[in-house]
This record gives sequence, C-alpha cells and structure tokens, in this order.
Amino acid sequence: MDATRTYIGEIARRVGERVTVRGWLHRRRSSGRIHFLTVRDGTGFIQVVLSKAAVGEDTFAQADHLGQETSLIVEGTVREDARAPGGYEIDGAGLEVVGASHDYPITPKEHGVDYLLDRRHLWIRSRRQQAILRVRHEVIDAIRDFFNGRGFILADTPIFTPAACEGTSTLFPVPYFDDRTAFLTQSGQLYNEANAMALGRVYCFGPTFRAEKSKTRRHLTEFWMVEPEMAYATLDDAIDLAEALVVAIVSRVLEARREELGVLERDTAPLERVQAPFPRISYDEAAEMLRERGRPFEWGGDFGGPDETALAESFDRPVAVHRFPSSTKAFYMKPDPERADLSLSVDVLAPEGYGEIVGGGQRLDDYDLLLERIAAHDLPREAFEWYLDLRRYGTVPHAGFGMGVERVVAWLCGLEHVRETIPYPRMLYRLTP
RNA sequence: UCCUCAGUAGCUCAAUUGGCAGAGCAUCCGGCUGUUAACCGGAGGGUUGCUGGUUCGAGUCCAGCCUGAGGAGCCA
Repeated sequence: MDATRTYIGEIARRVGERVTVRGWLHRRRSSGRIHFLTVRDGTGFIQVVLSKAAVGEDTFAQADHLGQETSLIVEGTVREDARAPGGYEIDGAGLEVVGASHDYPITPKEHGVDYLLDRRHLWIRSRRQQAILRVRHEVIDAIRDFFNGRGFILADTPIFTPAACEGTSTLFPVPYFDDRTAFLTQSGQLYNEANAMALGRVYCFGPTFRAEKSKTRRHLTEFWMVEPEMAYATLDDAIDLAEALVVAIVSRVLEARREELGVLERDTAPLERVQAPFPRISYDEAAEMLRERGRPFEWGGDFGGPDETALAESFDRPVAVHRFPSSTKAFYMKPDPERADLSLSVDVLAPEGYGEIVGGGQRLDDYDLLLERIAAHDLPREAFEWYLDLRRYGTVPHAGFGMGVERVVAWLCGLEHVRETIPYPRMLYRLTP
C-alpha cells in the first residue's frame, strides 16, 4: 500500500495513476468472477472493480464476504469508463480490511423515519444525508462570508442566560451553581443590541433553544440562528440586508453544491429565480390578499403555516411582509410612527411553502417607551436594567433580524422536514442519539 | 395541550366477512466475467406494541395504556 493516498473527490484528475483510497464499503455487487465494490470516503463515491486474476484467489474470496460499511483501504489504477457510475472507477489491485462490519442496519432498501432517526449516527453516512449536510455547510459558510465581507463583526451572545429574552414559557431551565437557575438562550437579540452599540454592525451565530411543544415539519427544539444587528439602521435597512443575504446564500449553493442538489433531486428552477428585489408587502396588504384568496383571517393575529404558504404562493421568490401589529411581536419592536398599533417588523417568507425564514425589524430606542413596554409585558424591570442602559447612554435607531439555518437548508434542499438538515435533530419527542 | 392516522420477521409491507402467519429486501449456502437498489436457486428467521374483554376461534372486533407519524396553536 505505497501508492499515493487519494481522496475520491479528486479521482477524476488521477486517471491512469496508481492510487490508494481509504474509506468504507458502501455497497457490493458480484457477478461470479468479478466483484464491484462501491467505496465512499466522505469526499465521494467510487466503484472499485475486483477480478480474481488481478487480486488473487484469497483477496477475491475475502471481498465476496465484506459487509456493508466495512472500513477498508483499496489500491488500484484509476480508469475512465462509461459503464461506471460517475464515469470513473478503480481497477483494484489490493485490498486491506481495517474494520469489519456485519449486519449493518441501514440497507439499500426503504426504512421508516423513526427507525432512521434512532440510527441517525449511521444514517448520516448515506449519500442523501451527506448531500444535505454539505449544503448546510455551504449555507453556513456563505452566511459567514456575507457578513465578514461587509464589515460585520462576529460577537457571540451567551447560551446560559439569566432570564427570558422574549417570553418565559418557552425556555429550557438548567440548574446553575448554588440553587440558581439558568435558561438556555432562545435568541441573542438583547445582547446583540449591546454589541451593536459597541461595534456598529455585528452578528451572532449559534444554537438557540425553544421549549415549544411544537410538532411540525418546521420545528426543532435546538436550532441554529444567525442574527445581524446594525446601529444607525432602520426597518428598510434590515429588509435590504435580509434580501441581500438570502440572495447570496442561494446563489452560492447553486454555484458550489449543484451536485448535491442533484443527489437530492431538487428542481433548481425555483431557486434560480431568487434574485433581488424581493416583493415587499405590508401586513395589511397580506391580510387583504388572504381574504381575497378566501382564507378566514382576522386582522391582528399572526399568520399560521397555511397562511404563510398561501401568501408565498402568490410570488415566485421570497416575500418580505412588514409592519405587523405590535400585539403579535416582541416588546422591543419599535412602533410605526405613522400608525401606533403597527410595529416596524418584518418576516421573510420562503417560496414553495417553506414559510418564515427571517424575522426581525427596527428596535425600540426610546427609554420611556421601552420602560412602559417592559411593564406592560409584566417583565421584571431589574433584569432589564442593563438593557435599559443602552437607551440611557447614547441611544440610536437600530435594526436587525434572525434567520433560521435549518429552515433555509430545508428550503434549498427541497426537504419535507427540518429534522434532516442538522446532524442530530432535537425535537419534542427525540433527544437521542 | 388538542385533532387525525399507524404499530405484523432485522427492514418495508401484505393477510378477503373473525377461520392454516405471507412476500420482497437483509443474513447464511450455492450459481453467474460489467454490475448499476444486479440477477437466478435454496435455507434459517414470528410473544402480530402492552394489558384486559367479546367469541368455538382474534393480526382482524371492543376498552384502556405505550410508542411513533402528520397537522393545529406558537415560532426561526
């Protein structure tokens, strides 16, 4: 095994060369005097052809009994061949088993969701799951590049928090030293505002936790959210930024992960249409559209999943819905100066029924009004003294939003459920593996 | 928390009006020199989610429970 170590992802550039590939046996077929091993190594899949003449009696017999997911090192010569899946294959000359595998539970046939989720640590080895996780990687990388390239500073916010940021019923409590209770963050929002007052334009990017007893295709109890916040910024600035971010992510994935989208059989035509400008409609206009479509919708409420789908169906790209009633939004949203019952808020709805991917707006920057809101929401003032400081010491208009990574990945991959967009999903009834 | 649906071999499913527990895949054995979820032949593999009830007889009907899925509310 002295041939150059090669990753399968670069095999097309190694035609004619003697290579060594280290990976796992994905699948095996045999036709008597010839074995076909599909080997994967995390960078791709390659078919290895073994003939008795080339590898000898013993190795040939051994290869006939290798179980799915056996780890192995294969040496051979790369050849272009139209009969091989992907167009290239390795003429095997030697085979070394690193670790045996018997009765691998995930076979090439169908399995149920519960069965696969119980074996998520193995399921991620499948071609489809690998493709999804690669798209997720690309989305995250695109997000970081987008903000870093525009001068935003990454300033992460704490995961242990002392109290609620938005409400109290959806927080996970955790025992903290000396009989105290901490809560897992459900948004970096408040700290993000403080960071923006220090650094101008910032973003935080990390896991967030919501103890909502939601059981739908778009909910996880642990999910990743990126939250930019800008000092001296308005609602329109936030919408502009969200639009540019979504466009940047989609075009990056289309450019860098076309192969993965192919594995997922994702129709890319709807993604190609995701270009600025996005349509922008007010909550009032959205409510009118829903009524025109015959949906019973009462002004003042938030949109449900079916409402979001109905709205998104009217557009061929993401749509920004702005100025929701203040009653539907968090206490820190700034009221619309032209209509006190509305907030300077925005949701961006993804097309094709994927719903809300972005939520944000302009923040309340007036000290007295903020104090009033904290009281109106029955929040303990002491816990928010530091937050009130931001309005005591040089307050400025500021705005930002949060974007859920898993919903974006589910949309781009065309998935039925967000549970496949994260390596180990955490849901209402699932904490393992 | 509420509504709907499901649970049979390791996996995915079938089983007619309540009447002998079945198939494909996986596993093991054999065959095949270009397979593409290979194919062909053979073998092993069952507390029908749990508890109780109705019945000559229950996978099937009834009650309760458990587990899961889809949806609602809420949210990214």
